[in-house]
Amino acid sequence: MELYDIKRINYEAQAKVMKALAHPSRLLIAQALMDHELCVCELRELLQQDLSTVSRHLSVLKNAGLLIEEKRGLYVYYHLCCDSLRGFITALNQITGEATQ
Amino acid sequence: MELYDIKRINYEAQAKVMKALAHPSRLLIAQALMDHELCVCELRELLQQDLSTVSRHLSVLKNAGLLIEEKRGLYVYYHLCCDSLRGFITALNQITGEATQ
DNA sequence: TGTCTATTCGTCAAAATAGGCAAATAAGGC
DNA sequence: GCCTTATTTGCCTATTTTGACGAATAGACA
Repeated sequence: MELYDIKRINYEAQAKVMKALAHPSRLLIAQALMDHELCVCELRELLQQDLSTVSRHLSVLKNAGLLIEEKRGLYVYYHLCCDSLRGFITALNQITGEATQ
Repeated sequence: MELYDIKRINYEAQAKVMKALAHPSRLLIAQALMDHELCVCELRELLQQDLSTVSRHLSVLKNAGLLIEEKRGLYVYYHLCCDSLRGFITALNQITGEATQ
């Protein structure tokens, strides 16, 4: 496998992560989960959207490997996968402060 | 304007930036430009795609405020808008190292 | 002026995404 | 077992995105 292919695959993986976060609702979810875990119906309150829509957003984030889900009783709680995601969101906040005003 | 609305607008702006970068070709472009500026035809070599396609990708990044273009002679040179974009891409590299293996 | 070359734009078809409704699934309590 | 609540999934439609081709624009230079 050539270096070019390795890099290409790398960009596909990165794009997958970026795509997962490239939506206002999913950014809201990610930033809400920086503080503490939340269940689907709590996130529904925040997003003010149909439960099925919220659930779909969550599965997008989960499939990208960004969220962990944990079922306890009736509820499914979601939390961020890792600390580097926090660093990433912080970096995003910096960028949007500088680049888009 | 409520806090909710302010945050909402913020997430729209952030999503715009994320969306602009949420494509393998555009990530490749961004990371190539971390080292030095490049013109459209040089980027075409890298991406191995139609010139019009490359141009469109560049305009997406430019419209998101991430690239600066500078015309010199026949060529249009592109470079990253700011240093915080470098930090952002570095953070992305960390995430994809941890989250998607 | 005309003729290169580099780049962008108009248009189109194929593919992916978003969001809602209703039905299905899962777990708890009676 | 049944009933209630939380969540996911199937299906549908509307919108957006991608990428290519060809036409149009812009600058350099004879």
